[in-house]
Amino acid sequence: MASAFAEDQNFLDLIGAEGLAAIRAAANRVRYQAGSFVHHRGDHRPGLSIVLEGRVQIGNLTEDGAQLVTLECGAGHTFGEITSFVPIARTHDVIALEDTTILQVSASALQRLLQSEPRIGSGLLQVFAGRLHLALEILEDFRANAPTGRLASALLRRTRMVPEGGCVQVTQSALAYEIGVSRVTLGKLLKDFEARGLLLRDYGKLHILDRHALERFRERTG
Amino acid sequence: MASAFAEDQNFLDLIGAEGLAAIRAAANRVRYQAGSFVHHRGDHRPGLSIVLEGRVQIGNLTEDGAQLVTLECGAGHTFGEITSFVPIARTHDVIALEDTTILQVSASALQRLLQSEPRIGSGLLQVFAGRLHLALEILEDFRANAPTGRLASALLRRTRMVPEGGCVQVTQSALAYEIGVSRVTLGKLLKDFEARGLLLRDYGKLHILDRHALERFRERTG
DNA sequence: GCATGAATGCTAAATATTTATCATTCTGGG
DNA sequence: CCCAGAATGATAAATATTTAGCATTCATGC
Repeated sequence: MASAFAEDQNFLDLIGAEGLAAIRAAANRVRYQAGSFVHHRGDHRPGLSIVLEGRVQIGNLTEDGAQLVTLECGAGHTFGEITSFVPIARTHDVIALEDTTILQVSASALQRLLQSEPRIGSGLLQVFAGRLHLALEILEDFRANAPTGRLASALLRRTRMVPEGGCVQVTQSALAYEIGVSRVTLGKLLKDFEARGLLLRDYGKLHILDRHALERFRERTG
Repeated sequence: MASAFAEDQNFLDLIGAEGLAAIRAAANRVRYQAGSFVHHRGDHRPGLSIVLEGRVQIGNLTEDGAQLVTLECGAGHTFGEITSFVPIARTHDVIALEDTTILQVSASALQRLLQSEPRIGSGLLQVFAGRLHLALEILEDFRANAPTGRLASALLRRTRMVPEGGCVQVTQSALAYEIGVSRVTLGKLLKDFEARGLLLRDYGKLHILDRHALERFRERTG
């Protein structure tokens, strides 16, 4: 359910029942078992995918086999939109994390849908706008902030998405990749944050204790 | 004219004469003198802006007065789209670099236009898709590449946009900010690239000599 | 309930990067 | 044509980060 794109609008909520009905009529409904590939990097079959049930992971493998996860998408969210509008191959592998049901809309079917059902274009514009805004925010972090500030930003983004009591589920390796540092550096930063009472380290997760203080670290690199 | 967004679709080309006519009818045409502000960071007047003539710079000032330019937009390009779809304040200052004419479309006017003239929504989707693709590509650079690789990427992006004979107009300060390193580090990287025959350093610009070799640096961090 | 792979915590040496300066070169405006 | 501001080239010292290990803890499947 957790999506790395915080202000990500939930596409299915945006288009309403009518929109969904129109899409169902034009899309293929496909089931994927946990662990199977939905897309492979380099594929040339443009189209929009919508998660109906389950969860997928969008990312790539390094040549030494490590997973670099860019994003996770849960029910109602979309992925692959970009390939429907820009002539490029798939840039990421997409893997089902659970048994997952997906609506696959080909680029050509999407073009027809955009004309017949205006809510779909409108919903996609909102999805794009939210994602672009988030991507630019993160880019700004990389350009202007030191690792400390980037970590604070990343933690705040993740707590924003998972409002439940400040527990962020993420491994240190994944978080290190997210902010562009090594695991060792991330470990030092987390230790320092813990010493300041901002969070508690735990196995496979972090307990955020003081969001307000994190905000301060984000602004001016600490 | 140079846009930091390479595969940026030119919005006016995408919507055609009819689309432009519809927008003109719903928009305010405003002239800005070179150096004047089109938007201020923090403004709350959502809307889409389209450059008809001239050029604007999108960026922010640091507290010590340095310009951090994120993007430049020339004729036919849009900016501020995001604020029309996500309820946020302006995140950047926008300054006219030359005498510039801009069509300002308020968020509400844009909503009406999207319903009456389908080409506009379609064009915006393409603009969003292109920008999101580019933003994600750059983000990937920051996460997975060392400064050397990021520099190669940035140079290739810039040569892609300005195909004229491999001369990239950019100051070292701006390029350093773009790839997230200090000017000193950028200087060292450029010196090294020059020693390898990839480029020539010049005042306010770089002459790219070997794009193919740059490609290799981009892939696996050199 | 145990074995095993995953995740974490830590360290030291090797690299890389930033900060702070300063001199020099270049360009455009007056 | 000259001057002032901008841009570049360079250096050393101070920091930060990565790489490469290794030991320990945790969680899950069998």
